[in-house]
Amino acid sequence: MTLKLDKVNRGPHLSTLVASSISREIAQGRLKPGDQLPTEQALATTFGVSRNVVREAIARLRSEGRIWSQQGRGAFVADATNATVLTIDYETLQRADSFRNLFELRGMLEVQIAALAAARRSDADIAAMEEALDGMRTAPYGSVAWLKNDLGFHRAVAEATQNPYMGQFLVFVSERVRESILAAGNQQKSDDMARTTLGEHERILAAIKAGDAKGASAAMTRHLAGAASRVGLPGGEASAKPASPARHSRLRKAVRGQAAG
Amino acid sequence: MTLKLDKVNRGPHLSTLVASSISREIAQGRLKPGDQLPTEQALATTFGVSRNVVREAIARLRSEGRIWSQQGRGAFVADATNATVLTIDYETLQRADSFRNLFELRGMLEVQIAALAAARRSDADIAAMEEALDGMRTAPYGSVAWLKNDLGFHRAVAEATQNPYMGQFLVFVSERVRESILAAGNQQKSDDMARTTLGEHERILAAIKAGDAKGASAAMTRHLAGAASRVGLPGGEASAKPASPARHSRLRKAVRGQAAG
DNA sequence: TCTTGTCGTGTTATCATACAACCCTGATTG
DNA sequence: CAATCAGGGTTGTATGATAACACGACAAGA
Repeated sequence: MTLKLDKVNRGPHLSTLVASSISREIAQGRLKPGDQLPTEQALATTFGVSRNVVREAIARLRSEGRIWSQQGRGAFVADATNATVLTIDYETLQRADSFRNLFELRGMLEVQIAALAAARRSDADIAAMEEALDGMRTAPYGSVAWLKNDLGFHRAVAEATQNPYMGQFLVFVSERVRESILAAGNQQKSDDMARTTLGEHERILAAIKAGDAKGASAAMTRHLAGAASRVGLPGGEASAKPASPARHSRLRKAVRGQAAG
Repeated sequence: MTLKLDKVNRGPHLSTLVASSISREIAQGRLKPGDQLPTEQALATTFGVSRNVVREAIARLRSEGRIWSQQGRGAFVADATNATVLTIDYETLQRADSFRNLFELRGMLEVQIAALAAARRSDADIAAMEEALDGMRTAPYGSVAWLKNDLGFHRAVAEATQNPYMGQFLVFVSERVRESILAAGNQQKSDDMARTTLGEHERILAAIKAGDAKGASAAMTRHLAGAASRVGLPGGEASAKPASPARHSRLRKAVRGQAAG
């Protein structure tokens, strides 16, 4: 088996390059689950690095659950389902369709979370949301402080579900969405957007405060539709239930604007 | 002389122990974002291991986005939002409330995914679901083959959304739920459960096949309620919209049964 | 023939040391 | 005062050695 392993070009860390190279071999199917990797020594020579670097790369892949190794035997490719971490590599983040898909996933989470939050929120949760909203009011639209408080609001909503995983997942997805927006580059802001966005948040908060689950998810749906249009996505589809079965209608190039919250 | 055994508990890999030890320091706030870690040499001596092991641990934490390092300066704790991977450590998985919360998150995803799948499924998606269902029919309830096809069915539904992240997230959460069930240990099966579960799946498939988004999510809700009761959880709350604002009603001990699909 | 024990080889796990690349600081020097 | 340079400290990488473990080969014994 001659794995197509190129010599690594100098970059941030050699171990990172080696790890992603092996990872690519696995992702592209040249290394299937159960296969044994070349020995550390062999990998070291083929990559042109020291065995130490190879070991750091393998330690990383092992922590991700992609491979497992045993002393005296070797390293083997693990089953895909054994992945103990959920990761989205930076390369795919830069594709326009992955942005759209991430945004859709985020919307799905947010709408449901809003409904749960309305049913379970405590007074402390309400206070956290109001604090974040205040922070957004004083910060200029699109600034770091604004984005921070925006994320903080949504996190507070997620934490109001009393289910810690909700916040964990939502923040993770939201951060990927934000990175994806940054990767797309260009942005355009206006004071109008700030007012609109703030109003959307206020309606969400009001519904949650009132314990109105249905209203909260509706307000969140509106907010996400607005956010989608502000970043150049067709709004309706970002909601949980698409009106039309627009099959395979992905790959829109338009990703404009920065503040997507 | 084996005096090193006192410094670190023997485990799978020293680097793993060091990594989780540092990770715990960060999680418990003794190391805050921006703080500088001790030097590799210092960590090596305090842990009683070689610098090489420390480097493997740091390589792992760096890949997870928990810390960042620069040559000539040192290693620093990164912001929590910079985490590039989503991970749920095994310890918290074993707690009963985390199981309940994970199940709720999974339910939220499944119900929405079913609706999307009904709107977007292709013929190939339908074929994949039917194949998985066939596999469940021939395998004994709760067996490895049964669980594999069960997961395969839900994965097929997720892939029918034409959004790869849906499947990625769902499989991740489902695997954690399964691990959590296994951690709880005891299980009880019956042919009755097999028939019931199969019927629930068939109704989901029928709704998706018909393009009935509302029916699909309803069928999935019923399925999840059934699965919840089969593993000893109160069924209704696992659905997306809890009937009552049962605040802080977590920490149920009853986690019985294995096949939760 | 079958079992069992031993040994040798290959591999990973760990250790130890050395050097290169780089950052930071402070003294030197123009 | 500013620029430069030397030095120490830290991470990044290379190299060699040793320990722990897996596995097959092979011979001795029943």
